[in-house]
Amino acid sequence: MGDTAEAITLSVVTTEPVSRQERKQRTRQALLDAALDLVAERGFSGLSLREVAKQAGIVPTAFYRHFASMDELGVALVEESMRTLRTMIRSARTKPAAYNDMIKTSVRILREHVRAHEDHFHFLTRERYGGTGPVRQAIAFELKLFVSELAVDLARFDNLREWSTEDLHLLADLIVTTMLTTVLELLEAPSRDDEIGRTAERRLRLIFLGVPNWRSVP
Amino acid sequence: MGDTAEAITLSVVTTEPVSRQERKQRTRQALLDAALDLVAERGFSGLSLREVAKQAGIVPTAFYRHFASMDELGVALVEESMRTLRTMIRSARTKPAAYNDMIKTSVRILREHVRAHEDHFHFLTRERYGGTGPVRQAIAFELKLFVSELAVDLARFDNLREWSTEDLHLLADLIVTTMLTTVLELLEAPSRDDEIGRTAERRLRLIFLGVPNWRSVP
DNA sequence: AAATTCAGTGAACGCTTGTACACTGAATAG
DNA sequence: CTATTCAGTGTACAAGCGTTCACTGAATTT
Repeated sequence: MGDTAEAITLSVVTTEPVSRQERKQRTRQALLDAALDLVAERGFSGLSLREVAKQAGIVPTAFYRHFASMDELGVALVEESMRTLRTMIRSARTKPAAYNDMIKTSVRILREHVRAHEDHFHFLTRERYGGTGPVRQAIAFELKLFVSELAVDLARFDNLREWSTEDLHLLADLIVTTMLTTVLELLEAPSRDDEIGRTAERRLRLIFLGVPNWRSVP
Repeated sequence: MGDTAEAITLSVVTTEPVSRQERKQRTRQALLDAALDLVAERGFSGLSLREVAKQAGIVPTAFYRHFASMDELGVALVEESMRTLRTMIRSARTKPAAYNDMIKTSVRILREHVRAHEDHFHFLTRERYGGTGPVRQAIAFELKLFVSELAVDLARFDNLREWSTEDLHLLADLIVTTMLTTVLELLEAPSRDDEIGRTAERRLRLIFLGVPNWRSVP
């Protein structure tokens, strides 16, 4: 297996007339998609400019019309993936959920979004620590922002109204870490979604059990 | 920078007479050390057999006298690193600590061991998700064992004496994940050990706060 | 003392890699 | 209608890769 389906990314040919910049952006997206495809099996650092170009259906040198280096493409991939993550959190935010039901709802939304965008989540969780240089930094940066956003969200809950920013951040961090662990489990076990989801609920439940008794100490 | 110090790993020359197998094992260790050195900056998958051999002070082809492939070396590296991790947990176990003081003690031990074996922890945390194939699987396997061991340890605590195996596993998993997150933070921030340590303590404290109220639900 | 083992050597191989360069030809601008 | 722009092409090159093979020479066995 390996050299059967190539350049499939662009092969959904649209015969309509398109402007030049539109076509360019389409190729750019093909490059991103190609990289996302390949990254799943071999890690971002283990993939070459040439094969990404080939998979996208262009010649290696044309790659440079879109990115100065693979690292630059990687950062673009981080941004794209983080957009997916934010979409998810927005989805969770708009659902008006009771306090206890909230955990169940959140985990369900997580499961749905992970399944709908496996490659994005795969990329993020895999390269979060494994990646090198710019990609890893970009993820760290974005994830830090993300935790801060979640902390603000948490502040709205009755039980947490009086918590300090620092404590909220701690809680948000713990939640995000737990969520990302769950994401990894979901991606690794193809079919045990239910069980993993229940474990995730229990983990979060344990964390939130401590909340009423929390007393911030210097 | 980069090509100044090469083959340093073997350069601590011991002029004593040594048996052949002893010398072989010494070279093997040089290969492991070399890989561990290089893996810090570029990730294991971005590491070539040739440069590892060069760093170890041998010719590329001699590599095969010790490992059949880089993957095999990687698995050996996992075993070596896990040995360090187990040493740490044994260290934590033998310290007879009060329930609340236990968190402080554990975090202190964690900090000490991480600093003393930065490269092992770096390797483990980085390749846990980022790695490819055999290395990642080996880490996953060993870490699963490790969690189970911790669960057994936890069972000895008064507050947890009546917990089911499943619940203990959940708690152990949460602790390990939190610990590994802390390890990553320690490795990334060169000098903020104290602050990171305190955050780690708070995280664990929040988790354990939930323990008394935990009620296992199907 | 002679024979054997085997960790380490060094040249050679066929490939893939990133990148430089001069190019083509359709979409755009004048 | 002509001139310009520029995404994508094709060739070329030096460097690095994993692996092969026949080899050396000191430690070990006989």
